[in-house]
Amino acid sequence: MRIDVEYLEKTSKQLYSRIKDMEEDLKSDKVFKIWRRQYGERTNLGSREQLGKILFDVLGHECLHRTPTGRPKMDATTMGAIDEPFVKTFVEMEQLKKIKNTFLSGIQKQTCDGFIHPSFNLHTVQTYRSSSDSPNFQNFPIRDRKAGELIRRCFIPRDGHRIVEIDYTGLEVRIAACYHKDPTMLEYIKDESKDMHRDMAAECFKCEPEQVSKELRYCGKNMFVFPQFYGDFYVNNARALWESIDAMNHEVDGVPMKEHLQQNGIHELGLCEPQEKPRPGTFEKHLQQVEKRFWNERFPTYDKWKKEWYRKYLKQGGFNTLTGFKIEGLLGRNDVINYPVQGSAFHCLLWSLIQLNKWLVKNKKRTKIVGQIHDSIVSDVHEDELDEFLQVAKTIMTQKIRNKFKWINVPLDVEAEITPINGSWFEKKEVEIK
DNA sequence: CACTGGAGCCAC
DNA sequence: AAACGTGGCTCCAGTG
Repeated sequence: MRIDVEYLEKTSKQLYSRIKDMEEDLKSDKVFKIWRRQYGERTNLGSREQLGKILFDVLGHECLHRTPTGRPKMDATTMGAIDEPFVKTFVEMEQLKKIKNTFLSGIQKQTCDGFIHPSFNLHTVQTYRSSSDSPNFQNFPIRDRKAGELIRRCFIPRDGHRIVEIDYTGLEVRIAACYHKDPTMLEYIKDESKDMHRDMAAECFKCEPEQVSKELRYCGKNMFVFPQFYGDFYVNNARALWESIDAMNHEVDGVPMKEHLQQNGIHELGLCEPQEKPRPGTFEKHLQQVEKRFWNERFPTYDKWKKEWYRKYLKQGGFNTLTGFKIEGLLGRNDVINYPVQGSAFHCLLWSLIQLNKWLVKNKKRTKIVGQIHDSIVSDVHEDELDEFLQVAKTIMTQKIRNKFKWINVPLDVEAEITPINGSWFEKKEVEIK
């Protein structure tokens, strides 16, 4: 993939001086003086462990969270709760360092004559998914808009081209359905007016589906539905959803969420200790019931499949994926449920990518596929070939694949995003494929 | 100096 | 009974 080398160098320098400035600010802070007195020559502004000692042992802040090995937890969320300007700047500086040292310099090191050539491994991942390295093409920031911009501006198409990204929508959920064939899930997938995440958000927050805002849906999806699919349980769901209420200022028809829940008999989060039985009137108790209904009433066939699939694994010591690969060895319960879905979902993407590439080569197109991110294909597309490329890709990914893999019993769908001609990856915008 | 585990953080 | 799946990369701290 082509790299904007000039932009990369310029941005790297800018970040360097921003980080230097922040370092100077920190060094003139009284907290640093104490740090310095404590550690002398060994003082290291990049050491969270040292900072933890200063905050908790010297300055008397209370350490509320620890890592599994018993050290003070010093991640961004935990530090965010510490009321100390020094810590705030420290966290911001660490974020900038991540962007510069991991992503920008990673790209820089691997750039050769203006292009990166990441490796895409097909033989290293337990689940038969892929991985990528040197640089890792599959984890460039996008959720944090600022970080996403700084980094994705590095990626540009060749002259007269656009970057085109085509994603499968909800691929893993659909492939899971090919395994368990739960009728309610099949309906959710087939009927576009239905929306599982909206419905579950409504249950979690005790409101009507029509009252579910974009933010509530997001939380229902990422703090209940997906964690449940991966094998999480209600205590963690309750904690995450409860935290989101204040963090995101949730409301139902203009009523603050906590007030809304009060009106519906929920007065507190609850202890959230797995040993203890959840008490009535707590959010935790409510989520326990939501979980129970989710598996027993809404998706009982899915639930049965999980139990049966795991039982079979225990008996046979392994299983085959729908794409014909064998998975064996010592696996946990969640692994047994998740591996076949992840692997087969990726194989759908991989098969499509291979067919699309064959078509490009056979027809001597100037367009090239430049990367892949588990359920999406990234290409460098010549302007004259754009429309045809989008249509061929969509046909392969949603139609032809179903002739190849007869076990796919659900419709597949794709979404496409394109950049302006000569525009960077950051500038991608969604387009219709007619 | 090489190596390793822990911790953290980015993506799907 | 158990309790979030898959990766890669960087930095720190400790070891030999």
